[in-house]
Parts: sequence; structure tokens; C-alpha cells
Amino acid sequence: MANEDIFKKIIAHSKEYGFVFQSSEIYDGLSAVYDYGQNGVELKKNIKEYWWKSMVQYHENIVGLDSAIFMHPTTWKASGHVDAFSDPMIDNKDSKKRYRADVLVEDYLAKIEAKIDKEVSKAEKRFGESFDKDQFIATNPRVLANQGKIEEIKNRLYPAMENDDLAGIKQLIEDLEIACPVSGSRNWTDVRQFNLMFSTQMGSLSEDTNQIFLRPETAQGIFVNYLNVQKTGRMKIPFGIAQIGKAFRNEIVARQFIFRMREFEQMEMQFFVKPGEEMKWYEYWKDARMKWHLSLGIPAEKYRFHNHEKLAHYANAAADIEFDFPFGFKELEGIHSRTDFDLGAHQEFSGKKLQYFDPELNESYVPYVVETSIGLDRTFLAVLSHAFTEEKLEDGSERVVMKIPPVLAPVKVAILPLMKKDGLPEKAREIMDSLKFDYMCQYEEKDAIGRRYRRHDAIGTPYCITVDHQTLEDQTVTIRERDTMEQERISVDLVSSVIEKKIKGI
RNA sequence: GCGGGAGUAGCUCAGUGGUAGAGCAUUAGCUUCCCAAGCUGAGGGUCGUGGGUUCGAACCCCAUUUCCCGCUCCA
Repeated sequence: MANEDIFKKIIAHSKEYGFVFQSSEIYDGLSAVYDYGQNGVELKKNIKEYWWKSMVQYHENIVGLDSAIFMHPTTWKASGHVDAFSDPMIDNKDSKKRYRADVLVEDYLAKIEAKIDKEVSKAEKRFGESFDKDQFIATNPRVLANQGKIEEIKNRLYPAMENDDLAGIKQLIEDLEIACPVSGSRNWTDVRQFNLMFSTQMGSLSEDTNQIFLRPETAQGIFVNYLNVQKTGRMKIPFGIAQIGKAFRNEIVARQFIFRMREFEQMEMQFFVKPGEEMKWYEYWKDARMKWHLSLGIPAEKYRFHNHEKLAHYANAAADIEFDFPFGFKELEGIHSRTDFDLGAHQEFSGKKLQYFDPELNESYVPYVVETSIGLDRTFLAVLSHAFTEEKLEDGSERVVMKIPPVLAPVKVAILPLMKKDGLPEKAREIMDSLKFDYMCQYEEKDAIGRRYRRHDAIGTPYCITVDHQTLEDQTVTIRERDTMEQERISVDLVSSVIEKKIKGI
């Protein structure tokens, strides 16, 4: 497929031009871990800055935080990650399909429930208006038998899940004679546990009570600091706390370049609101976040919302902003209404009150939370894959140009003497020195001017300043625009302000 | 984890058992007044890793690892 080819080209281009390298490449690499190179780190830093400014600097009621990756182990019990982040998996040996073992059983339960529903609606038709549904369910022998079956299965499944009784879950699947939906076979492997949280030890290795986890999301660092920030910052609801930081997930299968990595970076903002107002703010942030994406100049048709049908354990509403990656529409950012689940859980597990005294209502409550959580690496990949362009020029030659929004471009300006003699390099250096405090600049004198332009097209430098003989006479330079390749001649004195205007204009 | 494909210079790749190559890139110089120009030199590879077969392996066999695709999973 053409898109796959483009994706391959983007990956190759990323390496060739110093955006992304595979981690530990000289040791054959490490699966699903990547390093950002000299240009990648600039792009990533610029994305962070663009987000941070739009959230923290622009909103008076949002402040920042940088919490530690290590957190007290109880944090993850309260958040639900200890239970929910370890899934029992089972493979069918014939179809080679993998399933979550508990989901297989849940699906089986759903089938029985469907049977009951069918029984009820059949009876409903037969008896018409005089039909008493509750009465029927309470007395019909077939319904009762099925309900008993459901009870019995639940009584085996849930304790087994609770106690990590993997053999018990396997036995349950075998006893129920659950077959693979694809192959119809009952030839199952053992049930295995995959814990999605990385763990390590803190302090003495001999004690077994000091296992700690690398955070699987940054949100909890915000929740446990909610009162610290609220009190010391004298924050009034509604207010938000924003954070950019690394998180770690031991994904079973990590794929698609930097889209799903085991170590990744999130940009999150938790917005604390009055209970009952969460849907208003949920809609507000859905809208605000989409506008942020569009402000980068990437066309609207590259984005879409995906509203969650099945909600996570903490949410009462959730939507993803999806981006049209070369491998299809995939999640880029999540906007979740998390209710008071997190603060409530931390309150319960810690025994500390995490309430807010609302002076308007003259009462205390646990705030509700609306979260915006965007993958930094995914945004990086979105920008990169949209920017990557192969163009055929009028003279028949081809060029590869990264049409990165100027505000995000790794290098803002290249300063190029047309020739490396006659004092042109010295003049170019002078201009470079006047710009490099404000902008990421690069000076280049090697190779023909056209080649240097193309090199900067390839890393997405939006502007090239060229110093020629006329510069020495009248103090003007040419400024070349990346996307149009057009040049205009401007006074040296105006270079800095022209570039500033262009970059801020996006 | 299963199935398929791939791994040779920084990049793209050629090389079917007999002295490791090309183009681009890098680098030194010459030439060149605006879009990957030309000329002359130079550097760079234990052919992903480990083992086996062979007089001899980049090439054949086994294992392993990484990447890509599909399945699966994704709070």
C-alpha cells in the first residue's frame, strides 16, 4: 500500500536527518524504545513549549507541575492500575488468536443474558399488555436456571481474578466449553498474566515490601498534589494543573515506530470543577483541544473525534481526538471526564481529606476532574507524517521537504554565504551572531547553494538567509521561504523582525 | 505471543560458495554569482549476533536478536 511506503520513508527520513534513532542501536536495539536525535529533540521541545504556553501561560487558572516518576505503591492501588493493568491472557493454539481470558468468560455471560432477554421478549409478545416482566423473571424456570448459571460463573470468575488464580480461570473456560470464535476450537494455552506496569526496587533489595512502579500515566502525580497546589497557589475552582512527563507501559506488543513505545511522554492537564458542571467543561475542553490541533495549520480532515462507548473505570464521558496517521486514524489525545474517582480513591486510601471548600456554596466537596491527555511522541509523529512531502519541481527534479509549522521547526533560520570567499562567510557569521540568541540558527558554507537549500528543506527549516555580493554593497540579504521556494530581498536590519513575524504567524 | 517479509558503508541498495561493490552522503582541494552542477584525491564495512556444514560462507543449515506488515492488545 502507498501509505505503508510513505510510512517507511518517514521512518527512514527520521533516522537519516537526525530526528529519531532506535535506542541502543549498536547493541541491536531495544524493542519499542527510541531516542530523539539533534533535530528530533528540537521539534519535541518546541511541541512541548507550544502546548505549555497554550495551557499554562495562556490560562490564568492553570498552573504547572513536575512530579516524580516514582510514586508511593499505594498510589497505583488507589488509581486502579494494580488491578486493571494486569490482564490474564489466553491463546487459542489453532487460530493463533489471543484473548483476554476474563473477556472470553464475560462474552459467555453476555450470551446467557441474551438468552434471558429473548425469553422475556417472547413472553411479552405472547401475554401482551397484561405481561408482568418482574413477575415473569422471578418465576420462569428457564430464566431462573440461566440466572443461576450466571451467578455461579460470576462466583468463580471474580474471586479467581481477585486472587490471580490463573489456573482457576483456565479451568472455568474449559468447564464452560468456551470455544474460540474464529476457529471454533477449544485448544487453549494456559492463562498468563501480563502486567503493564514496570516495577523496580527502591532501597535495600533484600526486603520484599519495597517494590515500586514506574508510573504508567502522569495523571496520578497531579492528583496526589492537588491539595498542595490548590492551597499554596490559592487556586479557586475551576482550575487546572498541567504536567509534561514520561510514563512507562510494558505493552504486550509495541509497534508502529514511536506511536506505541514502552517509554513515552504525555502532556496532561487535569481540570478540577464543581460536581455537576463536569459535562460543561468536558465539552469546553473537547472544543479547546481540537482548536489547538488546528492552530498548527494541519487540515481539519486529518482529525476526528471518537467518542468512547465503553468507558474506563474512572470516567463518565470520554472522547479521543484521532489523527489520520499513515497507518490510519489513531488516538492522539484523550479528553476524559474522570468524575471524583481519582481524588475519591486517594482520599479513601490515604485517609487524608482531598476536599475543596467552595466559598460560594459555603460547603466542601471532592472536585470532579476533566482531563486532557495528549501523547507527545504521537503529536511528534503526527507533525512529522503530515510534514513529509515529496515534490516534483518544474525543472523535473524532485525534493523532499518537511513542511513543519515554522513555530515547531527544529532550525528556524539557516544563514548561508553564497560563496565561501570574498568576505561573504564573515558577513554571514555576523548575521548569524545577531540572530542566534533568539532563534535556533544554522550556518553552512559547504556545497552549492541549491544543495544547502535542499538539505534545509529536508529538516524543515522554514527560512534561509543568503548572503551574496550585493549584501556587502547595500546591506541586504535574500530570505527564502521553504514551502514556496520564493525569495525576497530585505535589509539586514529587518531580518530578525521579519522572521519573528513569520514564525508567529504560523 | 503467532504468521509473513527484511537486516551488506551514514542512507538507498547490488552482490547464489572463491580477494566485499555502486550511487548518494562525509572529508580535503579546484571550479562555480541562487535551488541536490563538474573535476581530482581521501576516509569509512569482522556483511545484525552466535553456532554448524565446507579446503573456503555475505551466500547453505540451525538458533537468536531487531525492524516492518497482519492478527491480538491498548485506562
